[in-house]
Amino acid sequence: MQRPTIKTIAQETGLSIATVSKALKHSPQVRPETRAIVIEAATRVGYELNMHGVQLRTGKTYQVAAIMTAPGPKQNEWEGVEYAQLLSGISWALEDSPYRVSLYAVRNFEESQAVIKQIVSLKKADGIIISGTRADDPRIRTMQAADFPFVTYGTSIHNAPHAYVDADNEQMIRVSMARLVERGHRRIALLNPLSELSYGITRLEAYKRALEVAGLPYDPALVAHGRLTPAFGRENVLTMSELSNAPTAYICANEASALGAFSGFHERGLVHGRDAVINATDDLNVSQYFAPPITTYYLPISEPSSLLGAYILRRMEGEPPEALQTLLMPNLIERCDDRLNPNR
Amino acid sequence: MQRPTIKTIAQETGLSIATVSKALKHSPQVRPETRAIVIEAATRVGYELNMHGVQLRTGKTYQVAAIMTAPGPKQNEWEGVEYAQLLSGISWALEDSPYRVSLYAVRNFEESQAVIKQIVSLKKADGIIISGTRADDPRIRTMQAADFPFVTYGTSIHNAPHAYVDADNEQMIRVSMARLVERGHRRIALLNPLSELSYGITRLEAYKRALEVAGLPYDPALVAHGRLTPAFGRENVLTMSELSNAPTAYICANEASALGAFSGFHERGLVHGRDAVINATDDLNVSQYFAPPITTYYLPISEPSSLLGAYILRRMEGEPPEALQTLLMPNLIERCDDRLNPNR
DNA sequence: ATGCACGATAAAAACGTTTAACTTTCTTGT
DNA sequence: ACAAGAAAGTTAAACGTTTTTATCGTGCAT
Repeated sequence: MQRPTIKTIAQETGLSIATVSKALKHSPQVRPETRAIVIEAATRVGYELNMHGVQLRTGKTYQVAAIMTAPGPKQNEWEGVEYAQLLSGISWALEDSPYRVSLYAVRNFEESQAVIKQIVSLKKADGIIISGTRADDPRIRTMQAADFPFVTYGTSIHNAPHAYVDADNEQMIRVSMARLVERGHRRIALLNPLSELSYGITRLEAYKRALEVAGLPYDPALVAHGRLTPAFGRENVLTMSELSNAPTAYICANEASALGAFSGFHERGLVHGRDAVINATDDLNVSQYFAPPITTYYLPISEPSSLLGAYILRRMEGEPPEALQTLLMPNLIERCDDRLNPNR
Repeated sequence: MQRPTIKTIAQETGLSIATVSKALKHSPQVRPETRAIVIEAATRVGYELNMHGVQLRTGKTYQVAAIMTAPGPKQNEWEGVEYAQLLSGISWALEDSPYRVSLYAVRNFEESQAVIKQIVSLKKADGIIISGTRADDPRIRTMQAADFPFVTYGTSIHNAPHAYVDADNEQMIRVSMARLVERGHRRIALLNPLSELSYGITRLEAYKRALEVAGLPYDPALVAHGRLTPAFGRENVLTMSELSNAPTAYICANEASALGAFSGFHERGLVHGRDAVINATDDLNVSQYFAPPITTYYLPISEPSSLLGAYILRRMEGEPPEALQTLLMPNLIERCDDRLNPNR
C-alpha cells in the first residue's frame, strides 16, 4: 500500500491531477463544490503533500538555515548556551508553517561566511538567521547582494537596512550606568563582548556617553572585550580588582561572564555589595540563583527568538526589511540595592 | 545562466545523462576514462548535485531529525542549555556526509511522541536522535516497529536493544557514593532527574545499592526527583537542610541543579565544606566557576554528541544497533576534599 | 564466417508536484 | 441568434535525479 499522491485523489474523484493540485492550494480556478470533493477524498485516503515533489518543481527548500556559531568541541567553556532556547524559539515560531529549521553549526566567523555563501549560491535554504553581527558584516552584504531573505539577531552599523532583532543595548547601558552613578559609583567596569561585534561597539559608545553625562573620566583599564565565557569574567575581575583604583561595579554582558566575575570575587575575597557589585544582562533568568542574587536586565530569550522566526517568515513572503526591525528593552530586575558602600 | 545539471554535463561531453549520473557516483559500469571526462566537465562547469532531484527519485531526505525537548517559551528556567552543545556536536559529526540536522523542538513528552510518529510515517527524515529516554519508552517502540534508524541519548531499560550513547550513571553513582562515604558522610542526598526517566531509575538503584554496600539505611526524604532546574536544586536544599538529620552531602544530577543548591546554601546560611558539600555531574565545565568550585564528574558534552552523530550515520547505513551502544564514564574532577566536617 | 557473451553506453520511465497553454462549456451583451 | 469572453477543467511539459531496460559494438570460441 503506497502513500497516496495527488494521482490517487485524481483517480478517486475522476478529476485530473492538475485540478486536484489547484483545489488543494485553494486556487480560484476551481469551484467550491469541486474543491469540497477533492478535500473529502484527500482526507479519506489520508493524503499528505510530498515535499520532495514540490521542492523539485518550485525550487523552494522550505528550510530556514540557522547558523549557530559555537566554539569547537575541544573548547570546553560555558559559551553560547542560550542558543538552545534561541533555536527552540525559532522552531516554534515556524511550527504552523511548512518551514523547518535546518541547523548549521560553525566554529568561527570565517566558517559562517563560507557556509552562508554556499547556502545562498546553492539555494540550500529559503531563508537564513544569523547572530553575532559585526559593525560592517560581510555576510549581510553577501545575502543582500543575492537578494536572499535573512534576519539577524543583532544590529549592524554600516550595512544597508535589513531585518533584525536585538536587545536595546544603547538604552540598557544608559539606564544601568545612570542607576549605578546615582547610587554613588564612580569607577564602573564594562565587561563587553568581542570588540568587532556590533553590540560591543554600541555598548561601548553608550558607556562613554554615559560617563560624559555623569562627568566621569573614561578609563580604558575598566573596559574589557572578549568571548563571553565565565573565564573571561573571572580573569577581568582578577586583574581589575588589583588596580590602585579598582572598580566598585561591574557590568557584565551576559550571565556566563557574571558567573565568572563571582568566581573572581571569591578568589580575591571580595564580597558582593561590600567591595563591589555586579550587574548583568540576563537571557536565561539564572542570575537569580547566584549567591547573592544580582540585579539584571532581563530579556527572556523566547521574545527575540520568536520574533526572529516570525520575521524570517515575513521576509520570505517578500515583506521589506525596514518593517522588520525591533529593539527590545530588557526589564530591570533589582535584586540588590547596589549602593556604593561608603566605608569600603 | 542556469545552475548546471547532469544534462549540462551530458551536452558538454556528448554522453547521455545516464552515463553521467553513473560516472559521478562511481558506478563500475562506466570506464575510468569516461569517468575522468565526466569529472573534468563537472568541475569545469561547477556542477553541484541537486538534492531535490535525488530526494524525489530515491525517497531519501538526507535529514537527521534531532528532537529537542525544551520547556515552553513562558517557562523561564535555566533548563536544557546543554542542548546547544549537543546539537553542534551532532551537526559536526555529520559535516562530511550529505546529511543535515533538522531541528524539531517539542514542549513535552507527548509532543515528542507525536512528532516522531509523524516523521516515521511521513518519512520526513532518514534518522532520528532523541534524548530523555524512559524506562520503557514508547517512542523507541514506534521507531523499532517501523524499522526506522535512530539513536538515543540515554539508555532504556525494558526496550529491545537499540543504539544509544549515555553517561555511565551506574558507575558514576557507585564511585561518587563510595568516595563520600569514605570521607565520612552518612547522610547523602540525591537530587535526581524526573523519576520516569531511565537514568533517574539507574541512578536511584545504584544509590540504593551503594547505601547497602556501605551499611547505611535508605531514607526517601533524601531523594528528590524533578526537572533539573536551579529552582529544583534550591528548593530541595531548603527543605532537606531543615530535616532534623540533614544531609551532609548533595549529589546533583547536573550543573543547573548544583547552582540552585548553592543558592539554597546561601539562603540558609550554609557554608560549603563546613555544613555540607555538593558534588555534581557536569557537562559544560561550569562548576569550576562556582564559589567555591565543587567536585564534579565531568563528561564533556562534545564526546557523547559526536558519538550520536557517528552512530546515526552508521545506523542509517544499516549497521545493527547492538554494535552502537556506548556508556561513557565521566572524569572525576576533585576541586574540594569534601571530607565530613567533624565539628559541624 | 557465425553466433554469443560481455562491456559500455543510450534510451526511457519514474519519483510527485506545479503551471502554462489549451479546450470546453456557459454567460452575456448586442 | 451569435460572437466574445469568462469560468472551470484538462493536457502536457517540466523540475533533476536514478535505475531498469535496450542497444550496439567488440572480442572470442566454435
